[in-house]
Amino acid sequence: MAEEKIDFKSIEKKWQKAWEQNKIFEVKEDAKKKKFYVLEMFPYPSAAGLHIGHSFNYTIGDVFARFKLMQGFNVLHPMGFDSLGLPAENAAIKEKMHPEEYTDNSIKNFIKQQKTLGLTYDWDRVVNTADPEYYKWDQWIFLKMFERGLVYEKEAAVNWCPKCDTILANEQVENGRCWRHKDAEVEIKQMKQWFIKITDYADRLLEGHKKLKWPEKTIAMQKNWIGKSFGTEIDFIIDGKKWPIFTTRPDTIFGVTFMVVSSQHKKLWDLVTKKQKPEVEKFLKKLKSVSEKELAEMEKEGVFTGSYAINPATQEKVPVYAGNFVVADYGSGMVMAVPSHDQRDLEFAKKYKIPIKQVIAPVVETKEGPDAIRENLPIKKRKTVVCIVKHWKEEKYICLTWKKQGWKTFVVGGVEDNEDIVKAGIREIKEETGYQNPVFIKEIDGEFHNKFFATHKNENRWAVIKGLYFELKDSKQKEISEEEKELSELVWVEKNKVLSFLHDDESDKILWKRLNDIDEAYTDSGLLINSEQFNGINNEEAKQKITEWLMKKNLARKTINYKLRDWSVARQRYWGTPIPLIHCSKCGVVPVPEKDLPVKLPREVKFGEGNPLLTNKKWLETKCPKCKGKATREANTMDTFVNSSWYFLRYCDAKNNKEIFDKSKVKYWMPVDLYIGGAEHACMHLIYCRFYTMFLHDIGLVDFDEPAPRLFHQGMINDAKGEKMSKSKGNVIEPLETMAKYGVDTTRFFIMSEASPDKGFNWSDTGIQGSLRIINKIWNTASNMKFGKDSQELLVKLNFSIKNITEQIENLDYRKSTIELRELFDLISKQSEISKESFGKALKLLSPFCPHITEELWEKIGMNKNNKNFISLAEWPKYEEIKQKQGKEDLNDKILSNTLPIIQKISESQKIKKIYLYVMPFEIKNIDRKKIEKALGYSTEVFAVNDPNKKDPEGRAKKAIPGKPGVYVE
RNA sequence: GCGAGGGUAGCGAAGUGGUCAAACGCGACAGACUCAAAAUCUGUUGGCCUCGUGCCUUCAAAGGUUCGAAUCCUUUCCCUCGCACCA
Repeated sequence: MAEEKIDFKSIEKKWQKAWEQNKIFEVKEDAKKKKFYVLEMFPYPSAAGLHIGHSFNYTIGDVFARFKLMQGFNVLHPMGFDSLGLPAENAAIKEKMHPEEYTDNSIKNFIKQQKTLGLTYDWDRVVNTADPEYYKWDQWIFLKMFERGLVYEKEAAVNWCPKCDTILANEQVENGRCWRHKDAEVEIKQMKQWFIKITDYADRLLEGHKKLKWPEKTIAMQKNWIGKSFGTEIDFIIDGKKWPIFTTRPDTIFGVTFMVVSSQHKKLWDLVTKKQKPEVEKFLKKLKSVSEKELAEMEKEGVFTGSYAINPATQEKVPVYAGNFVVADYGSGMVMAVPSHDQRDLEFAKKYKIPIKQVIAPVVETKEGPDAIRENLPIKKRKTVVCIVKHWKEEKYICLTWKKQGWKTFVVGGVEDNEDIVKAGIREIKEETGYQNPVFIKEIDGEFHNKFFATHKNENRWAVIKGLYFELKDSKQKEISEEEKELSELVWVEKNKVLSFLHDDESDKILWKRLNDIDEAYTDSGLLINSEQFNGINNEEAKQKITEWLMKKNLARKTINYKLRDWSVARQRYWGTPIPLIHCSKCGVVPVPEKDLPVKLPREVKFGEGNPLLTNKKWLETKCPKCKGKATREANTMDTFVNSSWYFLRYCDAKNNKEIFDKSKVKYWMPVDLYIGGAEHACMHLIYCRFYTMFLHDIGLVDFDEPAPRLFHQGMINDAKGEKMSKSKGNVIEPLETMAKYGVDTTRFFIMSEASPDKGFNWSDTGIQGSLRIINKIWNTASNMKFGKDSQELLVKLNFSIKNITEQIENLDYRKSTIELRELFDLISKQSEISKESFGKALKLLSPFCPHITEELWEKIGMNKNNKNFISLAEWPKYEEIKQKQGKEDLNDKILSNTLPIIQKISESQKIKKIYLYVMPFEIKNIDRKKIEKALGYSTEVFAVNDPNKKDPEGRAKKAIPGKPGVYVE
């Protein structure tokens, strides 16, 4: 066989040029054709050029776009550049260039590199956010929001990144650090700032999730970020003034023993008494010196303000503390603290020796087994003691194993009416253990309930448990009664094994933890105690009832709170969209009139002296659009996420210089049918762009409110050792180098075959050589193939491959497609001849993955002459529904050839000839009784092994087990 | 702590009740070609042997359901990713 080396480079160039010249990827709206919009998140262009993540991202989209193109869709597959933003500005400063030049150069370089990848982009629609023709519309949308009251300015604690030299949105702070500078700790600054009221859309952002075919994780992250919680706002009176307090646990109101106000609360000083002022000041000073990061890791701390709040439920006075763990702008910035049922409150209470009051008693209800509560029987309440008994010398405790029930508990028993619980405890210890000298040490805090069916007494029991702690004085022990012996067995358990011994007895476990000072607030459900008229009610029910009770007294309201904050959009930097507002000393804040848009960035500014825009006086000074008097421009620019919040709409009509876009064009192309990008944007871009779309829907510009119903996250590509690629580690794989060495198609095939695209993978040099192997094989097969007839085997395989690959690409299961392609071409390589048609189909299946070499081979086998019939535009093969035997031996043949085990054979001299076939249930449908009867001359009966629907004559099926079908001949 | 996803042969990774000792790739081994190597091709790659439509042991661990479990249930262990003082 002749072998030919593939000249990837010239093949790539040849076809990329042909595609471009014939404009086969440039699209227009066409009402007759179904559209498909494939979009990859656009890059921010850096001088470094493409990295492997880009090529992974783009290839995933490109395979899909090519697939849809071949399926006859009108495919929109655009590309653009998110070129405004801090990184570009910083990089430009570093290179001593103007950001504009830096960006232009980067974009040129990017496009050049992207073009070598053979992607199906419509280069006629490129969007560049740094182009005033683009950001003009950022400003336009901003003004629309401003008109509708969605933009406002307020003094607030904002996140300041010292490395970015600007403030950040909440979304851009990760763990107290800047999302771009993992080494920069974000500072909290009080500043007057511009916000967009994204919180108005919180509910719709949540609601919209139902329409999205997005990774569940991403939706979960967004839900978590928006953080909707239902609760009650309860008015506490402090100093005669009403303070509304948000809580999700109104059921615990009787357990409130103190209040904590955020140390950053605006009205903090209203609460601080003269006497406490120095203390509070000291505390705040201490907090000031720590960054947000440290704050997050700090212990809960606080200081008494001197004020007391009146609990509206009990009229009790409780102290108000200022604390570092309360968020100022969530709820009302103050919390009611219930130390017995909230972990943070408990820690705080312990630290400052504040009383702890239990208001919810855990209830353990047996729901399964013989001890489960019987619904139809009444329930009998009974006081019960649980006694923890310590060894007279060692660190060991008495536990019991209940013989019938399998329970593992401490000593437990009922308390008679009017009986003292300590006496009852001592009695039970003596009865159940025989030890004669238990010494009562103390009662354990808390009340617990157990509900179960007492089989020995035949009644439902409701045990109200008190815990007592005893120590044995000595080892004196009497024989216990036979009756007790049968019930339970005594076990001495070492201190550190008690918890695991008790495995599923919640109340005993809690008692044990309390005894050993393991601080754990009880946050689960239970019954109310110490709560006056609400005692005995289940706490979930009590949430409702207590809220209603307080509402009647006009002391509470049902409310909803969100974690989502308004979007802080202003940046004190140059390279962003200027905020189109003007400050006039007479008229206040005045929007720039629409006709004056865009407000262009001035070219002449000085960098490195705070906000560069403030250095261009000529630009700053302007006239007030209202009174024509002297005024100044707003010098803040917009967050770069503004630019990317609607770019996908601009692609639909990228060159429109009259309006933001032609509505009808957007109507045709949108929404994005498949959006591909990294998961790191889950709570940033992917929330903002949904919000923007909803807003544009509300002002009547678009008729949908979700921009991208289907989203896909590509995974990370790491180096061969599984480590993140980074320049400093020197383990970066340059996609362009790899493509130059192995060919674009080989690289595409490799990165699509290495793992499921959403999982990412570790780079492997031997892996890409493997891909080269199969590409070479395909090439050589094509070069040497004799065209003629197809074998049956090949037709079957090809048909299945069409079915599988079509489904797999649709599901972005590219890895499986590459496997299917390997199998298919492997089989083709073994054929002595094949029809041109079949080979062409196989090439088409390969084409989305390896567009260049398939185009070349397509031409080679004479399917494309003079670039009239590109494979890229050829029709995707169709699966033909045909009956398949799949080459496996028919079960019927097996029976006839007697290869099934014969279970039992009865003399054939008997008159009735009948065979019983025992087969696996799933095989029943494959049995052809007539065929068998005809061939053997027996009548037949078919049984599935252990088929519950058929009576087995003599239980013979059992003999057919294990697992094999059998034939029974009678 | 909470949320999501995982643990399968030397490695990567399919497989969610029966045709599973488990696709596919990488690696390894053997053979062919070659003076030799690379490339390529062919075969083997859980263990055992009487080499078979054979037996045994496997899909994190332990139990369970089932005629039958990598797949379903329970418990435990481990890993990865996200969120993390939201009252």
